Amino acid sequence: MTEPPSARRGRPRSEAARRKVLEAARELLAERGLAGLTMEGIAARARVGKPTIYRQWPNAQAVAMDAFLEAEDGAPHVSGHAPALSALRRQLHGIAAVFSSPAGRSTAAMIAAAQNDSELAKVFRNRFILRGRETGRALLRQAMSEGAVRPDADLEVALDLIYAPLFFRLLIGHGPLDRGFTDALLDMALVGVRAER
Amino acid sequence: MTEPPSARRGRPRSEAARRKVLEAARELLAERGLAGLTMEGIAARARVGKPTIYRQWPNAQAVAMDAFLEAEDGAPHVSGHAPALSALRRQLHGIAAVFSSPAGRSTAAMIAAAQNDSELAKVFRNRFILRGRETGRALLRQAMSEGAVRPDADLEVALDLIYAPLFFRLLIGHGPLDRGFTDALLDMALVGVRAER
Amino acid sequence: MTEPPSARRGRPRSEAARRKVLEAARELLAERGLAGLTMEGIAARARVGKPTIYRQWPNAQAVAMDAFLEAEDGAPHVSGHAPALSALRRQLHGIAAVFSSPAGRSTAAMIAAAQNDSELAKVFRNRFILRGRETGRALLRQAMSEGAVRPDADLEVALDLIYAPLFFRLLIGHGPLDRGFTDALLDMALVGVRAER
Amino acid sequence: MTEPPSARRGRPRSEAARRKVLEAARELLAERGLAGLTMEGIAARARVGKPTIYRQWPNAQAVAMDAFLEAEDGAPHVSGHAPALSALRRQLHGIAAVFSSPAGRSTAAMIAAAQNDSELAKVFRNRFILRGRETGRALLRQAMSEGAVRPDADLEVALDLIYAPLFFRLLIGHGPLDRGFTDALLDMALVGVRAER
DNA sequence: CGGTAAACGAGACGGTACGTCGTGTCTTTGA
DNA sequence: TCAAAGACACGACGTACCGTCTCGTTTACCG
Repeated sequence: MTEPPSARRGRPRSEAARRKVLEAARELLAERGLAGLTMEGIAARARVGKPTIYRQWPNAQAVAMDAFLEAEDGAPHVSGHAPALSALRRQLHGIAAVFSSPAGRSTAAMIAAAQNDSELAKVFRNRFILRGRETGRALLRQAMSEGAVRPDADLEVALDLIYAPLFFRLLIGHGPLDRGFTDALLDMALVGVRAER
Repeated sequence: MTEPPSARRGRPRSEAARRKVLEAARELLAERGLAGLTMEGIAARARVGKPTIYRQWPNAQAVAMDAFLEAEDGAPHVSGHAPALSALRRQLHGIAAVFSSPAGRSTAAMIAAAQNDSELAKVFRNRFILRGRETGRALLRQAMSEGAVRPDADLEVALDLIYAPLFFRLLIGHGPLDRGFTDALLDMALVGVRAER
Repeated sequence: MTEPPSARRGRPRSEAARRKVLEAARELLAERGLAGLTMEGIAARARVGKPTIYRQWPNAQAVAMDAFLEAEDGAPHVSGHAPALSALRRQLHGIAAVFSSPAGRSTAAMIAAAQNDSELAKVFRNRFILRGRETGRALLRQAMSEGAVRPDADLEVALDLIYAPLFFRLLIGHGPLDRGFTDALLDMALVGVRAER
Repeated sequence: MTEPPSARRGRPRSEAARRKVLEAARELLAERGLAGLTMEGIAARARVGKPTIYRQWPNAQAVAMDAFLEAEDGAPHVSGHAPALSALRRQLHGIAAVFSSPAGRSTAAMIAAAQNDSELAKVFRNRFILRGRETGRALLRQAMSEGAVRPDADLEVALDLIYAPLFFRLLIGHGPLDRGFTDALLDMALVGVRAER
């Protein structure tokens, strides 16, 4: 049983409050960025007391992370019955598009936030990165069974090879994050850099 | 002439103060991390007035960036007359080693700091990332002329393919950053993921 | 009604904090004088946050004024059933004694502070000067009814004639502020400077 | 001998700088009051280096005092061959007029400044108060010889009786400082408060 | 008349205090 | 009995001045 023995007494926690907080956090993140996000600001915007927020999140970045992940969960995921490599390419195009949009800044901000807080890092890794890698891993495995990927390839390394450059350009901003780059990246990951023998 | 005609007037800035500030920043960064780095802390540790710091840097993260880059400039660089691919492998091993050490946390912290400050991002990109890429680009070019790399390879994409996964693992921490990974990564980047025809 | 319908919400202001602040201010005033009184010093001594002080007072001099006035309110006041002129003389002796003691420096400091801040000036005038004048005015009125003071005398002018020289000597320090001066002053105020006809 | 044997060597102090500083101080005093007067502000306004000011004055209030006294010395003094009491009355009218003008605020500010600095107090007393009292004392002495003032009157007390109320009203602001008050004050000081026998 | 010592302007220095903001905790009233 | 409001102790922020210290540049005197 998860129910407390005496039912729960007093005023129950407001689900509405949780929603208001996350909504306010999303707005403030969009308006002022992660650095401009404060507990006071969230409380004021959400018309909620600060202790109500502290009861559920330890700090403003944790609220931001929740808001980010909740928005992310609602995003559409690739699926279908196309050849795996086509699906993979489409997925990469999607990621590049998101990373080039304002949402990309949020992703970068979350990665940045995770550098100072191991708990946040764990949550971000599990609910954002690993979830995405699972999709990618499934696609690669399917491509392998279709004979399009070498059967001895180490998928974990392959996943880094394919996805990391997108994150790298997002975070460093040293080059474009467009279709051209994405295609060139995938092609090169497939055939390798080495000269033909 | 863009030179001011009468040179600069007034008491010149103290090089000693600059050194004390950066030294203090380095110590505090090592002790407490970027989040625990404050202008007041730096000033107190360096025995320097706060305005002296603000005269040269706009905020604590900018001090940290300067301290980081100055330390980085002193680091040894790869060189030698070995075959280019061997040199590249050695360089990647070195990067992986640094990223696995406490210095790696600093690098991650700088990338995080750059996400909130475009000026910082520019400095970091130019003085850290691009400098490293230049080395890598030279190696790849040499490998190309040695016939070890396909002559039509897009070096910019190849650089991302090879370096990005190291940064990705540093920032996300989803897998090891050891010799095994580095070797597997370079090998896969060279031969590609695609199944043999 | 100008009353808010739901009284005031939130945590009420702490009376303990107010007391601690005024007590600390009094100590620091005694130790270092008005010029050495700072908001930071008060906050540290009172173990109170600076915003707690700023919530109630706009600056250190306002705190000092409150501390001064609160101490003053506790001081004994002249009273009794003696002839009014005797009571007046006793009151003047008391003032001269206070002005010659360290408390006199505080009074002078408050007058000085009031010169730069009209709000402070108003409070000081109403709660210190006018209160004292009321006592004096009552005494003079009583003396008038006793036939000891001319019935057509302008009491406001008479009050200045009698009290101002004490303040003047306090502030300028050009002469003693003792019983001899006080008596001579009152006598001369009573009989006037003019030669007999 | 305390005199240096070879007179003073090097570049002599600039009289122009002294004038510029005092002029700037006067302007800033008029614009922003004593509280808003800073060494930096004076230096900037006078186009003079800060050390040039510190070489001649210990702090901003000392500059202000010098500026005030220098302006005061230039003011016209009462004189003439009228009956002493008429001259005295005219002098009091003049003081009341000055005290009611912006220049009065400066006088009040100087008295305030003198409360925190005994050196300043001494200078102000000697060069402003005592000088004025000398004039008053001379007038009273003359009135005495004319038979208009009692020959046994203590002039020091009489001076306080007559002048102090003007300063008092200047500093406290509890009543008007006009001709009416001045006349009533002098009349009452002459005939006294006491009822006729 | 050429050195030289001191004052000059400018402005950076190590500091202190300012007044504000945000933190995370607490204590009220109101629902 | 929990939520909102908001005060609390704390501490960092970035700024303004303080009074002192170099700088390179005049400027008058003295040898």
